[in-house]
Amino acid sequence: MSEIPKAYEPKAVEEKWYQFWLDQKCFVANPLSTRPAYSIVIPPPNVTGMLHMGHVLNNTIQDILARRARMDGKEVLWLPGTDHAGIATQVMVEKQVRKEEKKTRHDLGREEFLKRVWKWKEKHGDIIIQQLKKLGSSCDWTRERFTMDPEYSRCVQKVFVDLYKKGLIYRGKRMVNWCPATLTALSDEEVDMEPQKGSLWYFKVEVAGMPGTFLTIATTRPETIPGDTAIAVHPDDPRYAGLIGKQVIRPLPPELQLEKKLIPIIADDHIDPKFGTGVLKVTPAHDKADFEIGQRHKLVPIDIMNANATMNELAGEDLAWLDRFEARAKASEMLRTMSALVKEEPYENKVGFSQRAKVPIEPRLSEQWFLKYPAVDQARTCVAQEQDGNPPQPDSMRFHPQRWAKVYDHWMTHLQDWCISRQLWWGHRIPVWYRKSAGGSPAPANSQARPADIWCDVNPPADVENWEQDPDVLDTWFSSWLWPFATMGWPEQTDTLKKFYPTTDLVTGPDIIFFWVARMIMAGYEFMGEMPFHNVYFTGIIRDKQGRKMSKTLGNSPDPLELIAKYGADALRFGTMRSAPLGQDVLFDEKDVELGRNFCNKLWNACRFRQMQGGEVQGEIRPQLLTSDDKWMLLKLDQAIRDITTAFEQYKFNEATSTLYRFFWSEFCDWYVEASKAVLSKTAGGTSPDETSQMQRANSLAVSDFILSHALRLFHPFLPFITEELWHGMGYAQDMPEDQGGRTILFAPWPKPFENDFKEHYGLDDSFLDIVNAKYDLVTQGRNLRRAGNISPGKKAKFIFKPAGDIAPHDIDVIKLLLNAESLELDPNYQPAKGTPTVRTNLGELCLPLDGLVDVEAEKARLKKELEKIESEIGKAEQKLANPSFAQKAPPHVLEEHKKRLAEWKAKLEHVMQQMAANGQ
RNA sequence: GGGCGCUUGGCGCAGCGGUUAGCGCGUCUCGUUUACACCGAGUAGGUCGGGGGUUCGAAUCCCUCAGCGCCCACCA
Repeated sequence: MSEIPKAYEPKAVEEKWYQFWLDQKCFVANPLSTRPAYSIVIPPPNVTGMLHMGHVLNNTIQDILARRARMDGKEVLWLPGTDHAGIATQVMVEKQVRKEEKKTRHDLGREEFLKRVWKWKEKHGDIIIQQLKKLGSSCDWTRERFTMDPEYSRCVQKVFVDLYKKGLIYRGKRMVNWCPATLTALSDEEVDMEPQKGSLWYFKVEVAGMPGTFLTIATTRPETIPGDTAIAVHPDDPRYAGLIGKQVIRPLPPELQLEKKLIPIIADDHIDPKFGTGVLKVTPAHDKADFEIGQRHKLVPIDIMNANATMNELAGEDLAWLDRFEARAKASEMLRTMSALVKEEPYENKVGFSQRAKVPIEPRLSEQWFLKYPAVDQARTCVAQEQDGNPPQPDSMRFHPQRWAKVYDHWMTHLQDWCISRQLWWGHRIPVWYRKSAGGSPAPANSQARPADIWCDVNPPADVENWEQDPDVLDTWFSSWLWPFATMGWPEQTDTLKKFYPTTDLVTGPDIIFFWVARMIMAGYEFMGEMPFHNVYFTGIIRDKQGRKMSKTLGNSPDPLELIAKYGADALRFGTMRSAPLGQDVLFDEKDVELGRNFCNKLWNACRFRQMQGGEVQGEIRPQLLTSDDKWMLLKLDQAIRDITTAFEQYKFNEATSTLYRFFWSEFCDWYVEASKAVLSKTAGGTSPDETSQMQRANSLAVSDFILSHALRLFHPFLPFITEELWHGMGYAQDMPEDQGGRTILFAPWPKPFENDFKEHYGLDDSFLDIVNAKYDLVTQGRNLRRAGNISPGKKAKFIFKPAGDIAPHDIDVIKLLLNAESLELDPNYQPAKGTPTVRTNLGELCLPLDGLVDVEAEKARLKKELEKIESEIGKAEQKLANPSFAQKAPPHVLEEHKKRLAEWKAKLEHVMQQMAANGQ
């Protein structure tokens, strides 16, 4: 690194190294490698999506895991790809077609429309991939997959056929969640319940044959009255006991003949007598619960709505063709007009909304394909085993944080069959054909069809001209749930599968635990006979400063690419990780990214400082020349390595970043680098240095190089770009063995905690922590004295030091330097003048004589305050030690610490008392 | 109706049985000293949501209350 700029400039560095890594094929996984495997499959982003903060969090974590594993000697596969995202993509393209050509997809026709979608995909599909690269993601891009790739589609079909033949997939006319906007069925998971303000209408119906006898019914949906096929009460409800079996006259539609309006009064346990009047109108075609009641009582549903949620002619001439909400108002009006309306009260209930289209879904009776989930027991128990502190089983899956296991388990025990067909065009076509009827017209594609008239296979029937393929496509998740193995070449037994399946970690958001994670686990067991991953890390959800979800409409979602341009990718990664505790939502604040940038700059400049000291990389450290600060620093590095290793084991990345931050900034830069200047200054500027000083200088630089080369490696998973730049710039790459990446830091060995031999060789015993801590205590307090004496930090000051014991010359030099002292006179017998600020530490007393400037009153006040604090602490400590139970039950080391602390406070007390006496206080 | 999470200095968070409760931002005061003003030195600011309990010892464990937020659930 010849001339280092003063500030780190990320842009060029990021582009340069990312290209370098790609050129060197650093991210390419070799399935034939003998190294232990480490693998992750990416949660495939929507192919037409744009990178948002959620992706940043998610993929940064995956990248950290992958990079750390690589350095740890693993053969790493991080498998990337994208998802075709059925509804989302189709809606997007439909919108575009409507805007640009004023046409609907039906105007274009299926084939032509799909061409447009593919075109859209070609144009926009690469954007998110490029954005992931900007983040630094070390995916094996040679293996990029798309859920609509031909091979992948083949897997999806094979799985469908397989499950069909096992009898787990069936077709049936059922109640489904129907989206009237996108005109397709949805799974339960695609529906969000949201509170809606509306009304509860009470209306009365007359009992047939009993003029003047009325029943009052409460409903939120009067427009569905024409679809009512019964009135239900609870069997034990005494109010209506005598009426069960009789009929009532349904008020709507009014134009029907009387006998067509008669519907029975039935009894069913589902009815809650306490709700409303205890009488329920049963609309089997438009309510899930009513449908089931209908089934139990063999009621024939009356479907009074069209697919787009307008009413049809069965709703009667007044309501037909009205939108459901208009019809609701109209129906209540009609009831009022015919004096059937008893009352209307405001009411709030929860209504299911289509997650994509944001409109209320309509429960609708329709012919759909359903899946009975496979391998449920295995999928459930492999995670459940980990609950409640049970010891980890070798063949079990861990959720991080664990609480999600409970959520998972609850869902797994209440599984409903999965509606997998969608009335869309963009997606995997259902591999089912129906035999055309004799006339060649479309077959009656319903569940009553004879088996011989249904062909389910990966390949179309031989006489395909006599068959018609099912028009529907599969739910997007029906392809994503195969992701971990379908991306690895399944159903062939590929080398990749053998080496990398099951994958090691999955990193994803808890919002898709049911959509994706649970289903992948079941698919893994069903088709691979094994779990798809060993660990699942659930990230938090990124929110804005006020805790709101990121959303386009709120405009509170920052563009990660802008942040990268402004602060650098490393800064974005570091800032995000530092503020994202395991499993907790993250309130995003740009300040965090700024912090990341500042940190990168600090790292940059610390290296720059080392570089300015000149000389080659110093490999050899001579134990006999190590100063107390050197040893302290090495011990701190060891501790940092240990802490980070633990943090990684627990997936606590925010702890890892905080540890690194503190280690590098506070311990290395603020203390060690500053202290090392005491050594370096002796030999700076060509001042006829003696040989010893030169050796000490070299040794100090060797320690710096040692620390920096370790620090860069520890930082690399978090800050890939800047660490690679510095790794090469500092020359540390040269010391490493040549590898596939041309000495890139990617494959530099991950630092390990020091061995005991190492510690002994360099004399690293923990007593140096105490020595240096005491020294720094002295410096800190000394800096405080400046304040007491009103001497600014830049001004040189004369200190006098009364050492408590032996002290190394080096330590004196450091103290002097860090105090910015003009002189530091050692005088064991010094008697400070009245009012001279002094402090006491374990190393001795430090005085700041202020000739002529002594402010006795100020010093008296300072001492008084000090005394109060000390006395309070001593009081607390003594009370504690005086407690016999404490002495008896507390562990010895705790006891020792308390005693030690008390002794220290007492020594301080004595010192303060002396000072006060000297001041005549 | 069930389940889960959160509540610690002005703000955002760590800490989850044992040092004088930490960190970042912000505040205030100084400051161009051998890297860094994207910086340095220092300062103020907290009885850890309320109450009760367990313990020699609780921010940390238990109970309870309150507030906020999520998820699940066929009360029309």
